[in-house]
Amino acid sequence: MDYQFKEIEKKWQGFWAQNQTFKAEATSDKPKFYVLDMFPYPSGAGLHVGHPLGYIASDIFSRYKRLKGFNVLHPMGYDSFGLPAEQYAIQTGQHPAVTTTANIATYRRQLDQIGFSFDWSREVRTSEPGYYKWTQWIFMLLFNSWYNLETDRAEDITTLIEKFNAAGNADVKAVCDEDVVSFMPSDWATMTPEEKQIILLKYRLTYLRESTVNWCAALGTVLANDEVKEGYSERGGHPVEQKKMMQWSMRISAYAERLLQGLNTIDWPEPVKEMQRNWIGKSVGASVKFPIAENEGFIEVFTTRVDTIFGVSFLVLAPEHELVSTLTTAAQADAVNGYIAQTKKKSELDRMSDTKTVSGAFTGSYVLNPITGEKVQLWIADYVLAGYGTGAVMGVPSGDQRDWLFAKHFGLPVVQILDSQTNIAEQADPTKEGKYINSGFITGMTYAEAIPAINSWLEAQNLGKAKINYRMRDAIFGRQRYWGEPIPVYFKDGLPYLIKEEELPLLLPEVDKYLPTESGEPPLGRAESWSYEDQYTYELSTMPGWAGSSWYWYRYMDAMNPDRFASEEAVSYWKDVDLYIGGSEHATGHLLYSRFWNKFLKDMGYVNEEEPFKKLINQGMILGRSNLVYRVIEADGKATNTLVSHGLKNQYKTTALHVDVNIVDNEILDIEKFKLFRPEFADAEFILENGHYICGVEVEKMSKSLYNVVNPDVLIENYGADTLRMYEMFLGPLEQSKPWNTNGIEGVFKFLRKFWRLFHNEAWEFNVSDAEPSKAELKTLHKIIKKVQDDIERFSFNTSVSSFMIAVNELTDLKSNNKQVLENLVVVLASYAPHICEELWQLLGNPAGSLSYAKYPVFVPEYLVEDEFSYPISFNGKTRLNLNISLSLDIPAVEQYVLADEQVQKYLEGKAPKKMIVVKGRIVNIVI
RNA sequence: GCUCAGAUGGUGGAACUGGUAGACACGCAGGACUUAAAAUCCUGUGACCUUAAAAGUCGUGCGGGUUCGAUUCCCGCUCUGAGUACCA
Repeated sequence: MDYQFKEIEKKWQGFWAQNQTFKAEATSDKPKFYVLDMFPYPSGAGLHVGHPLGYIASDIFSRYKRLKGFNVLHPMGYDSFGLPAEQYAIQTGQHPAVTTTANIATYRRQLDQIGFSFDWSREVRTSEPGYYKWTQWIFMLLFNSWYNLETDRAEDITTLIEKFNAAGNADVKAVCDEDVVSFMPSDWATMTPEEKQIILLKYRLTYLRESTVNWCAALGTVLANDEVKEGYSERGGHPVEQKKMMQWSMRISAYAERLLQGLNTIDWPEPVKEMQRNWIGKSVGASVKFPIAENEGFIEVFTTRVDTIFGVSFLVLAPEHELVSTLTTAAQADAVNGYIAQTKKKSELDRMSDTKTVSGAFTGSYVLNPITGEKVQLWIADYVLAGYGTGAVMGVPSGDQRDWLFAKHFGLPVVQILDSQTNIAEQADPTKEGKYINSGFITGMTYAEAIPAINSWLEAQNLGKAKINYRMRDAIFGRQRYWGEPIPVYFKDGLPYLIKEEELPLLLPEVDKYLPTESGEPPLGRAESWSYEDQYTYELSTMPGWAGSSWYWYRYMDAMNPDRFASEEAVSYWKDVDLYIGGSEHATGHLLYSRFWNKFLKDMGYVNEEEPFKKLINQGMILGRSNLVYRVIEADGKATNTLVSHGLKNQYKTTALHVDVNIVDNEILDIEKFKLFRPEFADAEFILENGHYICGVEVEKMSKSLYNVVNPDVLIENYGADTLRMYEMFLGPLEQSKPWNTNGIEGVFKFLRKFWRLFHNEAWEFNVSDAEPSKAELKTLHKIIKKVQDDIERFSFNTSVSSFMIAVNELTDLKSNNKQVLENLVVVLASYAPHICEELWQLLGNPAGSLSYAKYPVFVPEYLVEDEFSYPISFNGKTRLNLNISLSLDIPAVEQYVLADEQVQKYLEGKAPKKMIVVKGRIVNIVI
């Protein structure tokens, strides 16, 4: 029979489902291997051709690892809480759970027909109570924990209470809020439970904090920075304002150093690691207190160049700094208030684009240089950010270009501090070279000497100390939305308390509408008779999108467990994810939060690995490839009913229109289908070239509105899943972004037919030979065995596809139908094109389905050994001819053989070669 | 501005450790089969020059360098894409 992909694929997909072929074993003598895909948000649009790219790669890898004898865990699930379902619910009144379930069904159908080897018995959905029970449980664990800097790990809150009982909080080294006041054990003993709770909240790893958020009144929710565009919400275009709100936060900053150090232990793409390093933003420096001249107070400054403190000629506060109002003198009040007002008016965008203009205002107050006692002016300026460091900066114009510009603009002094600084009249020189001048007790020292000298001096005077600063802020953990995990907290007298563990999961209540209440409370405020013990109000915000995805890889290990997020046995068997594939857009969000929760769970003894994802691969984005037609415009700007082919469009004035890529083949427009697609052009005139209408091409993102979405269902219908899988890989390196172009898919389809034909005779009857394989056949086979295993292990899937084509071409040329060779080839190809291989495997006489757990053939190098090599002979690096020379000849013998050749003599033109390079089995180069 | 990634035929791409640049595939051209078309098969296909054939010159974004030999290593530049945004 000819290659009937539809029947074959249906048959084997049914077989795998029925026999649970890909169910991972809970325990096994085999080594474990955990292959994970970033699970999708099930959107209403379904999958387009770009989504499965990473899944195909991970599936090939999983199938390959099974053939290599591993117990493979390869699960899939859905990140099913999210804003789009909620938006849709607001518009239609349909419960998000209903639309989500329907969307998941579509995803499942689409995934199934691609032939993935997922273990569906472990499927997770973050919006199911059985799953989010454990997300809530982790939240409770965080609430009941604090970060002990002495042990450098999170601990149960009871160990903190013990410390308070024994010695108060003075000696406690913990990550906590900045405003904790110190107390004695006797104070602690006399506190009310409420007072104790207030203090403990300042230490808990999840805590309430007043934060400035992007509040969108129309949506009734808080938006992330990237959901806000120029002061309006990206979705809907509603105005967004800055608002202070009490919000749940996660003390991720406690883990900053460990998150940074851990990057050195994992095999991730360097750009992702770099992004995380920037996000964490560690800077080593010192914190310095500048006494205020007018009162007893201090202004604290963070600096990475404490060695330049003798060059300080002014101090700058952020306009939002809390001391600005008290330190502004009456004479300067107008200037300062005017400047603050002006800063507020500037949009985020203005402040960003306008980095060259120098602006600021003098407060009228002075501070004292803590070392020299010199009086320097105190300014405010918007180049200092309230949110970073202490919101105050010491101005050293000779060493910092921004300070230099500021000083020049406002006529403040520029003091040279290093003898190696040059040209400071023109610009700042940030050098660390040379010796200090004009610098008090560090004059004459080098940079390396000065830093510790100043730090110890400051510390002795209690005016500062060495400090490490991180840019990373604690993560806000509440959203004013409906479709997310409820936070398992209730309020009593304004203080938050956890519900009891046995009361989990706290179910998402039903509401009449998915909108905020009239009083501006989140949608959960609409739930009727929803209170804790019928009297206390629950927390009304829900968890953010990243909550459910920050631990889901553990749930897959033991997805059905009702008593624990995953059993201890499962966690210690599967350990961590060996290979994680997903998009780089999650570089600083999901991947950072997941590492944080993983480290926390390890501290608390629930998991065993410090890092969750050993190896990470980012698949590139598949871009859309749009097709355009060109409508002729008359001189007066009126659109005509004439369309001109791409090659002739420069002879006319035209506008481009997007046309559905599915009615274009190799840029040739199907005019009849086009007339149906755009009925207004039913009578249009087409100006053709060579009898065809040729469309223009543009690469942009894949989107319905650009008519460039290619649906995998259509390709599977026409060519089958095996062709789709191989073609997606054939497109290019996995990690590279590339436009989708269906044009080449025929080549892959032809390859599979050609492969099928190797097993069949002219009449399409199955026909293989039991003969001993020839040397040539074995060579082809072992070449591909080696090539594919090398390629898969370095994630170079595209090159394997070419090699398969070469192998099948070679066997076709050899007219080979050797059973032994073909059976091995089936196993090698099985990870890429599993359906056709299962079918052929069975036709070869093997038990149905046993291919998935067959043995990957062993590569035997001897079959590739050649006794001759066709040496390229080059002269001065230019190849002129090839000579077949025995590989048994040693280098001098090769030289002799080459020089004796008639053609070589011709190129030498009688001259003696100056030099001869012979690389055995590679090349001969003659220098003349 | 800074950081990172990339640039190879008409197109997607290959060349893994410095060793025959353009594998494989698409497209295109020509041919076979066919009443015809589709499908299939065969041949050719980087550019230039020349040709009956052969040979030759150039060629991996641009300019230099190292080397017997560079798509590959080094220096400088251009362009494209991604991330980031006054970080003290």
